Amino acid sequence: MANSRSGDSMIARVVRVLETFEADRTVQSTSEIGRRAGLPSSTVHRIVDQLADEGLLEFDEDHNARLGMRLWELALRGSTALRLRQAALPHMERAQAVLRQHTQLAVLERGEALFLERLSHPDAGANIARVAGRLPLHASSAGLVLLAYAEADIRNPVLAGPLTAVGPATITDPARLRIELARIKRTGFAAAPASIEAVSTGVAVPIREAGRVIAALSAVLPRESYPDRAIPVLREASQRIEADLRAARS
Amino acid sequence: MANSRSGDSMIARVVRVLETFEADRTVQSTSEIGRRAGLPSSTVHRIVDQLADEGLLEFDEDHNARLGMRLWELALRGSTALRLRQAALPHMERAQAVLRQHTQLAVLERGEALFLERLSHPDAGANIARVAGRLPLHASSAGLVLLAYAEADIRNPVLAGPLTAVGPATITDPARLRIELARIKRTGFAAAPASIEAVSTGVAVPIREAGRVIAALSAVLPRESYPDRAIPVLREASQRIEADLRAARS
DNA sequence: GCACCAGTTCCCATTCAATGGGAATTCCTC
DNA sequence: GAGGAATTCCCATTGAATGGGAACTGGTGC
Repeated sequence: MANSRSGDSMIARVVRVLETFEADRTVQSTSEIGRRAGLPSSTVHRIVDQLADEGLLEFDEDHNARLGMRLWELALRGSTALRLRQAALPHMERAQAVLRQHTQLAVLERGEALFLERLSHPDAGANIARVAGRLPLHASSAGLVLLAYAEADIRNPVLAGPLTAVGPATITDPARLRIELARIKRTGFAAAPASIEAVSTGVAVPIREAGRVIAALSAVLPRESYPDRAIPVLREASQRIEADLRAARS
Repeated sequence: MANSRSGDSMIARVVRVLETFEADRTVQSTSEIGRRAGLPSSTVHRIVDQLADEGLLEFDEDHNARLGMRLWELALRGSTALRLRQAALPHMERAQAVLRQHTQLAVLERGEALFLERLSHPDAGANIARVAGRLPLHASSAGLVLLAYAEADIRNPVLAGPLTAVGPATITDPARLRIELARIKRTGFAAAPASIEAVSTGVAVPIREAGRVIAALSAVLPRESYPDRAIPVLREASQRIEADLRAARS
């Protein structure tokens, strides 16, 4: 049988293979990949070998597979993610030097907040956000900013719920969330105490390019600290990021 | 004709499509991709549409293609590159705070130095190294370190040359390069004045994991500065990175 | 407004890259 | 040595993929 019984395209299968790798699963045997990707053993061995030939996967000395540096290189070098985080990094570092907690950069991706960068002070508290990780839009300050400025066709499905609680103060009532999103648009920032962790407050501001919100810059602070102090720091950083993005496009 | 006349696999074609995106070419029409990838127009339109369906590419409002955030996410989240640069970043920042120039992290990839991270002080001089960019091994301090500790099957083809000059003091004589590599292994660092730019000196040290050199940490300094001052800073950073990598694996 | 050009979309006859079951081999653990 | 899991290999089968070509769309220049 020359082609898949399921009608899959090859590209869809490749994506399913790559999706089996996660932050907590960076190494696995080819057979494990096949089980997770739902592919027959001989098929997955062939696909994984081809991906390794092209450098998209690599084998370690135990013949387990990991994501290849070539994949990293191809995915990064011409990407919007790299452009955004390189424009942002110096300003995030400056903000971080003042705030000395967590400073993060996130974009809206498939109905969630995808974190492009996270800087963390060694003494800062716990933070579940991860680089290349996701969080629900309604349950993080960055996500709330992204949601507030999103097109209706993205915002409405989120508001239609369900809105799952992640922390003790996650907003789970759609009506309250609408009010909060309107407030974010009016004030230009999100402050989300205990949205994820009881002992933390997230604060976020938008980053705009060509009139649209393309990312959110956020800080995660101890609950008892004053977010009012972080907001101007984040705003200034955001404005400088926007200026650098404009300069880079000229 | 069901499959390619050239005998290409689908995966090889996808890689050729992704390879058309570079740091200086982040947006292009599908027809341009096809020309660069050497694919017929109807074929490349189909492949690009499938890649976009999976989020590996995205279209902007002018219907030009760019690398997709989903590709970035899949390539990053379980990758060695992310693990390395996250272990390295705090220590690079500390080194950078002292040196206030460029601080870089590179790995050996396909016979070249691939840069995973670069931190640059606003006042620092020019530097052609780029994140997700490559430099020849013999023509950068990080590359020289990676080459010095590489397996013979990687080192020998480089020494077999040709060794192209990149800057005024790039080593292009294989015999001299062998001597320099031996010196690097003996002293544990590379110092490469004017290897790339006449006004700069590169200094690099190895980063080891499980007894092998997996990356190089480097700094690019003004030519007239004393590299002797940078070496202990880079060494300390490297040792802390190694400690963090060990801790992360326990 | 028309001509021209480039990019995109669509169609479809053709076909070989891809399939996956199954056997054999290898490696590891007990 | 047995058992189990992973890997490698084989190969008859076949439909996802091919790509030429036509039609359509949009932009530019005259």
